[in-house]
Amino acid sequence: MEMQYQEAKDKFISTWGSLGTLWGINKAMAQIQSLLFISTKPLSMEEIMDELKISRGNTSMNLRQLMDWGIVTKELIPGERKEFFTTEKDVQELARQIAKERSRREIKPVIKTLKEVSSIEDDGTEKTKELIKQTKALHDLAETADAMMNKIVNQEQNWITKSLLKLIK
Amino acid sequence: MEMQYQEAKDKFISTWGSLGTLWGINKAMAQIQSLLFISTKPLSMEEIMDELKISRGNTSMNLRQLMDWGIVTKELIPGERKEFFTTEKDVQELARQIAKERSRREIKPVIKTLKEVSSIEDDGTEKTKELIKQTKALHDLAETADAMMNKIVNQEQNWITKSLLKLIK
DNA sequence: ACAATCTTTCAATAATTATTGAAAGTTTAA
DNA sequence: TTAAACTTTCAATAATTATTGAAAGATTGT
Repeated sequence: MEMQYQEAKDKFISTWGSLGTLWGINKAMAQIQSLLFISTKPLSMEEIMDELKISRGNTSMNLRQLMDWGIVTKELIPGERKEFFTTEKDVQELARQIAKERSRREIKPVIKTLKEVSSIEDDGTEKTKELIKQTKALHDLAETADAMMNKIVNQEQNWITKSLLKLIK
Repeated sequence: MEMQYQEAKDKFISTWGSLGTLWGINKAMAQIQSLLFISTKPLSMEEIMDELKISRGNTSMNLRQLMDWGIVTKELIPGERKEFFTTEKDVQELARQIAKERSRREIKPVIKTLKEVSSIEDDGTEKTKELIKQTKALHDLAETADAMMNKIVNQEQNWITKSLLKLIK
């Protein structure tokens, strides 16, 4: 038996929500984004609280974070006092934005630390040599992976497909 | 003033450890792996507990998980009763293994759910059409990204550099 | 300026996740 | 077979992280 709308919607929100960890955000944040992502119109805080059964404070804080991440925007609807919210609807632009933020928030700082650690003075001992060698290898890997991600992600429309084709060819 | 060995080591372990979330494992797990990664020889449970100041139970459980992930292996040292542990020392192989596991554990199941959700019957309403359209777009993105990652990661030696060159060219 | 409507903040609390440590389990050597 | 040396398990506890809700803060219309 095939799923109906409500069941499919709930399943999507809970799955996508629990995937939050994969892109480094919390459950409520991910669920709010999911809800907006499949909504046909901008939603008010009231509607979001109501749909997801979360408190006003929680909704407010998580909407703010989503705006900080640059994937949700406030929409002003003429004649309405409330604020309404929408999320980026284009998946590629969404992925671009998420990748950019993760690089900035997490990967770049780690690369910096790896650089520092791998630059300590070589005192000639085996353990120091090993620390330098291994952190240098990680640094190079992280830097290359980060550069690659940024490169892929800053391409024009359809970058994923294009990139994949290049790799396969 | 430049860092000395011990300070650099501690900094590496704590940075790499806190980055655990990025690749979906917990702090202790990441720290154990870090410690092994820069060690010049296999370490016993005793030594790991001691270095990281964590309990025997914690060490045992996290070592098991690292072995499940395929990035730490048991080493039997002749004449020794204890078990010793080592981690994959090659960063590229390490990245390969981690990417493979994350795909299997997290990405593949999500792709499956997105497929199901995007396959519900179109009842003609706007909201159903939107749900189908958006989850289908996410499904395609996730599937392509996963395929790309696997492709990149299954290349031979120096895959990252090679892949990057292809993309930049 | 006032009051109605709406949003944000944040201390208290709840929920989740990680860690401990002691008991039970296993392996090895004699 | 026994006991020593070691590892695993898991219920209890600690630490961390998320959530609530009510008070304070904004904004808008009259």
